[in-house]
Amino acid sequence: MSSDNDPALPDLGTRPDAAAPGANLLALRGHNTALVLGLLRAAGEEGVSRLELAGRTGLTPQAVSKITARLRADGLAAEAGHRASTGGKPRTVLRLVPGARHAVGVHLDRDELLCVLADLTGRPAAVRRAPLDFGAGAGVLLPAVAREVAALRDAAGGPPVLGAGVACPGPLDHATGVLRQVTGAPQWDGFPLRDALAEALGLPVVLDKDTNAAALGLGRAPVEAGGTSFAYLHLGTGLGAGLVLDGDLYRGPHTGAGEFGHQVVQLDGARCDCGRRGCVEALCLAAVARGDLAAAARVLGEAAANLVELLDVDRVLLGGRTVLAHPERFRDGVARVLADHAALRGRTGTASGSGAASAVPVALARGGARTVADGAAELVLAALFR
Amino acid sequence: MSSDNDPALPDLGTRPDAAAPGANLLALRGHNTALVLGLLRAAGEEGVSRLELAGRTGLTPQAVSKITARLRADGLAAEAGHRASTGGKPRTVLRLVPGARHAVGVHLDRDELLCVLADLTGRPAAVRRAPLDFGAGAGVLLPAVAREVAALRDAAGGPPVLGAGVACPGPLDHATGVLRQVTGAPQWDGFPLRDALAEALGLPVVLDKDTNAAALGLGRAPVEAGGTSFAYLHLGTGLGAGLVLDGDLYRGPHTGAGEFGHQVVQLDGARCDCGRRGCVEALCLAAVARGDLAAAARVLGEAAANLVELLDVDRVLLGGRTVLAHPERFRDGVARVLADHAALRGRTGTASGSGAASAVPVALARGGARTVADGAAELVLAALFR
DNA sequence: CCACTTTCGCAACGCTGTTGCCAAAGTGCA
DNA sequence: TGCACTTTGGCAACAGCGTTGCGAAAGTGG
Repeated sequence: MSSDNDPALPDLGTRPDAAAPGANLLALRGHNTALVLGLLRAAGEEGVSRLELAGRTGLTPQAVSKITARLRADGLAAEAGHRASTGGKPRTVLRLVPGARHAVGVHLDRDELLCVLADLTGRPAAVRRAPLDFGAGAGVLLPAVAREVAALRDAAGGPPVLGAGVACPGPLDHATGVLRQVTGAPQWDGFPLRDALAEALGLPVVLDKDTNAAALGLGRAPVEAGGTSFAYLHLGTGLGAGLVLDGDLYRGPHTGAGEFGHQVVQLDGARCDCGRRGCVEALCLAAVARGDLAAAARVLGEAAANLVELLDVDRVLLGGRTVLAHPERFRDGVARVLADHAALRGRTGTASGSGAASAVPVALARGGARTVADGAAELVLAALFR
Repeated sequence: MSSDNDPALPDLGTRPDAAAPGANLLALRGHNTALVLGLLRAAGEEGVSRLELAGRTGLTPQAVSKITARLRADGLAAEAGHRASTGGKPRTVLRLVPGARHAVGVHLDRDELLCVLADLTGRPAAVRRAPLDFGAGAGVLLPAVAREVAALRDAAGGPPVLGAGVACPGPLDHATGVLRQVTGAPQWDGFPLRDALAEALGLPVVLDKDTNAAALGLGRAPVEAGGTSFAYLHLGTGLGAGLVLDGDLYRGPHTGAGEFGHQVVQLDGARCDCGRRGCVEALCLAAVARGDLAAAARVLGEAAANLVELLDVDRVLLGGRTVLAHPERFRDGVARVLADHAALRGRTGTASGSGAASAVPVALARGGARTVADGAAELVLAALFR
């Protein structure tokens, strides 16, 4: 049984990484186990029966029985009652045991440190918030994070912690966990934050951009229907995007994807801090600064329409402090632009050929100010599920 | 041995599709076989040894021996000499047998039908070109394609044909193979072109947008380094893009990705045929029409810069008739804009931390007028490799 | 009470990649 | 020339994966 090794990490087998794309039997088992776990999570409180799992995975019922037996032995899944009979033996309902493991999510914002301890469903079991001067450097930041995370773990106790997901602004390299030239904080350039935090916390750490973490967290439960595509637009002191394409977070080769703020939408427009002219971020924030929310939302909407056209995403989610200050104004303003574009396009026709011209829906990201921290925990949890 | 069944299709096992993501042993074998085939193709004339294959896949040498033995039995691979010894028994070099199978690539352009018969490396073994009025409808098109493909197969004879990849303009649904409202040819709306062609040709058919096919063909041999991301920009009578992200063609949930022409880069700019204002396509083609190639290239470059920022692509490739009329002008003009943007960005720092500000390279798509047809064949071949 | 349906686990099985071992085919030094 | 050594790569046995065949358990319906 897999629990013989390390109780913290269910034995999911060696997952093939980019360097070794060959798949062996352990990778096979890991794939199917993660798949079943993902379906269990997607099922939520309701649960799923073994036969439903078999139907959705394409595996035989017997294979599902073996896999779920392992998961139950590891404490990750449990039986939870029965469905009504359909003429024979009633199906046994299986459910994820949310509290079987925990994951830490850390949101390093420019002026605040927000930490959550999430269960396997991503729901926070505990939250801590502390002021932080991100520009003060590693000497201040590392102990602060270690202190907060320790406090979280003390408070919640119990289940093993899988690791910590850390989300922070600015350019960085997800693969190596090294920061690049963060705007307004040059001393971080080249700092190996992931490894430093891993040592400080004594946990595996995954580092990513705040927008990516948020998008990953918002993209949970797309297991059905073969994955969806959406964009999360984050408007705070800057403007960025997180892209989930075909159900997977798209980071780009150098973790540079989602630099949405400096899309030029006004050739030869007003000069932006970045040196270019007519960037969305500059136009949008200028409109906000002069109190013209309608104009700000319209500019954001036009840029969002470009993104929707280019990437064929299914929906657009909005978040970030500036948006959260006037959530409905932004949502409705962006939605109007997208609706106008869809109308111009005429009957686009969805994949199933419904034929109706339907605009891409716009919604506010759930989680509010905690969107990024929740997503950071998901950086760790995502490795378990598929 | 797998050749017992159908000699045309090497038995690669059931590949898990979106509907049944569970993986069994056949899927495992298929994955590894395709992986090895992909490396063999990437190695080209030079070939690869079994141990090199083992190193790159992460499989054991013994597993590679078993896999390559199957491939040799199917005629897909062959031994081809030896490397110099490094102190022991010299390595045996394995090579793909390009002529073992063929694939048809069909490019349905608005006024022309271009068909290629490609070998396993994607090189065309035969080419046929015929005039075509795409607007004339299925009654004209289907027999024309059938005739050309039959002539191609007669001329080349020999190896089994895996299938036909078909690339055509305008919106369509790759998953179902149905056309949507093609601009200027309303009678095609809703026509199941894939299935109709499959029946007419007696071959499996894969249907996709011309830009997607081109991008897929241009993205061959990214097997090393875990896949790359690039964009193919096609400027003809319209403007479109094909996106290869993380080594895979990105189509979007409804095959709508890559609608690059109607990116708005000039808010409240000149009205475009699509109803919006300030679309790249309108601005760019207007500049071409008045003979101002510099302005056209600059507008295209600005839009390309937006795309590079948003998707972090590694390179940009240009193609299409309008570009091919003045290839260097466009290439250099677009490259200049990207270089300017990169310079403004300062030292972006590549993933390996070289620290130098390096612009994303711009190049002309190879293949010239045949780029799309070659890519169409790749729609079929891609299923064999990984 | 019995026939039937449906769920689900045990045991045997086929196939995968892996391991242990050995022959083949070179190099390099005495 | 001969011997020790290194490296390649196939054969055979093996562990572990999902699959198949079958039977027990647990319901429904007449």
